[in-house]
Amino acid sequence: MTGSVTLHDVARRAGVSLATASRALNGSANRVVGEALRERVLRAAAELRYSPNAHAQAMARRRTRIIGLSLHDIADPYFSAVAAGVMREAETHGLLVTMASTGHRPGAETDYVGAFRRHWATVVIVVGSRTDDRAATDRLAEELAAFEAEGGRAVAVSQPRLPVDTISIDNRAGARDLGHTLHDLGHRRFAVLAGPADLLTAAERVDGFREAVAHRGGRLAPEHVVPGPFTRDGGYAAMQRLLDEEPDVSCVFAVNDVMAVGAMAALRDRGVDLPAGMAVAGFDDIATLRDVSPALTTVRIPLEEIGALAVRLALDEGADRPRLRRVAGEVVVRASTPRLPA
Amino acid sequence: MTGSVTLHDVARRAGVSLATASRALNGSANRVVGEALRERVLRAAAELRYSPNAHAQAMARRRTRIIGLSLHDIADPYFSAVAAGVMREAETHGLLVTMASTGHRPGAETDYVGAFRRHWATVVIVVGSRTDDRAATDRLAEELAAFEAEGGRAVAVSQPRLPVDTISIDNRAGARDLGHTLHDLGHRRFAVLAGPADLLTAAERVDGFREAVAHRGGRLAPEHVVPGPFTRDGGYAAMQRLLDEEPDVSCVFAVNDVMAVGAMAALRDRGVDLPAGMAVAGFDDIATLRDVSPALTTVRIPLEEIGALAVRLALDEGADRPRLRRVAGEVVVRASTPRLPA
DNA sequence: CTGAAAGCGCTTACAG
DNA sequence: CTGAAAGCGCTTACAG
Repeated sequence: MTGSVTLHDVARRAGVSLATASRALNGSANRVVGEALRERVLRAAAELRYSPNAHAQAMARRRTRIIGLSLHDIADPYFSAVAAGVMREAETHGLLVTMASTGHRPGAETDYVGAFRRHWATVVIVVGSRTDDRAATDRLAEELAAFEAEGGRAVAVSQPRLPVDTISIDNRAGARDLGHTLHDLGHRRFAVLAGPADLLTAAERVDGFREAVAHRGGRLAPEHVVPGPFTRDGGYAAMQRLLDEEPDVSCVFAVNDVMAVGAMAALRDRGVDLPAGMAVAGFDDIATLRDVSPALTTVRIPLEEIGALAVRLALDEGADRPRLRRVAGEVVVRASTPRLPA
Repeated sequence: MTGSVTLHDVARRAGVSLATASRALNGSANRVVGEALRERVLRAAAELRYSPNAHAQAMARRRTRIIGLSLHDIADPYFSAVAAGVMREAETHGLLVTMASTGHRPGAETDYVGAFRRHWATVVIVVGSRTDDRAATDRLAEELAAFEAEGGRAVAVSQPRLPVDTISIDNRAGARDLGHTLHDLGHRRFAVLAGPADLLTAAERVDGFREAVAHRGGRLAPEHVVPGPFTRDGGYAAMQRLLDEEPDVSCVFAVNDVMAVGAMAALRDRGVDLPAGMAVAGFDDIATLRDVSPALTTVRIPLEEIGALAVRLALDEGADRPRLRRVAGEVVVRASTPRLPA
């Protein structure tokens, strides 16, 4: 960068010292600057289009107003909803959000937390399912601990496996409730599009659903639990593979909405009538997908609110950390899972 | 922040000077550090979990590796797609992205560019339609100019009204092409859900569509051009108001996909059969909405690619700036606009 | 190859 | 109320 106007320039133009210029510009806590000088400084700053150097301020103040946010993929509406909540809340506190997408690359979260740490972010928020890779989780935990040891505040939106404040979505209970609801609608023969095998979020949803089916005496054959990517195309492909087996099921649970929509597309492409030919349910209640038809039965997660809560939690000087906040999902029945005629 | 390990600590532990420690850690261009010392420094840094202070580096180097990204709403899939492209390309260049949402607040873009400027961002990208507020545009232009005068590089994704490199989506031509296509499908009586009156992007799409209809001798009555917010709910409400007038039209063009989906919901809620009862077309080709049914006819914009291009443009040391890159949309005909029986 | 020292642009005790 | 000066944690000519 070249040619930027410094506080020095402002002070000189106003005919005051650096200290006075600094105080006039951001009214330092205990100091008051005489009205006349203050005016002169402000005018000089305006005339020069002075903009303070945030790094110099960070150095002198030993802290910043930056939130570091790590997530898996901003184009995924799940993450963009959480990010929107984070950004909304950040703005009300005058904080700037630096965001990094892992693209599901292992180790990326740790790298990014390191980057946020180097930037003296005041808060770091890590959102996304943990995996079954213990070593990776340990490394991330270590980096977060180092960040907090330096005075930063970290919050995870994930399973509670990190040594920081955590917002944990109750995937298991949500999926269980959904399973019970589908049973109540008359369904007994289920299949599950299970998502990636190593993702804890996917595993929890499958487990919860399986529990409900078992508890009510329904049927969920192991070969009808089909793994695959956590994406629209993953849902599409998993549904295709499932259909190839001509399964005797009346209802498919895709472990997130994006996959459920892919599954619906696959069903249609195979000529299955929806919702009569197959009931489909998802998870998350993605806003952008609320108008698919038939409207998708799902488990609503308050994603934006979770993002905002993460910021509030980080900024709240509570004792007894790390704290755990559990967020429950709520089953929303829509047209995609009609009652099964008895 | 407290207790952070500094380069000083590393140097002391390794028994070398600050200069040597610095050189060992990031192999300064022209200097080479002896292998033995280098080893000692790296080991000391690892043992202490040293993480360089990015602000101190920024101060000393007089630049950062930060991209400032301003957009209207990250939860809107249009913007999250662009953001994903920006972040993907940023990562390949080792750049971090700081993002700010304007929430459509007037003046917010200017404020955020100011913030990015204070942070010595190396690149600033402003994405979103300009409005008809000349004064606001002028202030933003001024702030961007100041940013570039200090050595930063700015890129706008918007109408070419800013004195910086610009990626401009050809809304008018896209809407015109869409109008012609719909005419070719047999439609003659149109309505438009026009979006916000002050948004240039909305206005351009309306204008392009109107041109096509006029050119082909179709009908688009002024009272059938209904304004409203650029959102799903905006589309829903606008469609309701349109239906209240019992318009004699066979095809509705919503100026973006999100609105189009809202419009489809409104039509369904009023008992209109889709697509037979009303053809609906949108604009953008939002990925998350590709599975609505009937599948939406739209104008595809390569949003992610535009985000990536913005970064490349900023990093490219081209002459003759500001440069203008026009991006064309491509009409994609799907089931929501069936051919009208003659 | 290695080090002492200046400098990046601010803030903030410490004096006056 | 105002100012001179130290300090934040790095990098990088400049010497050696």
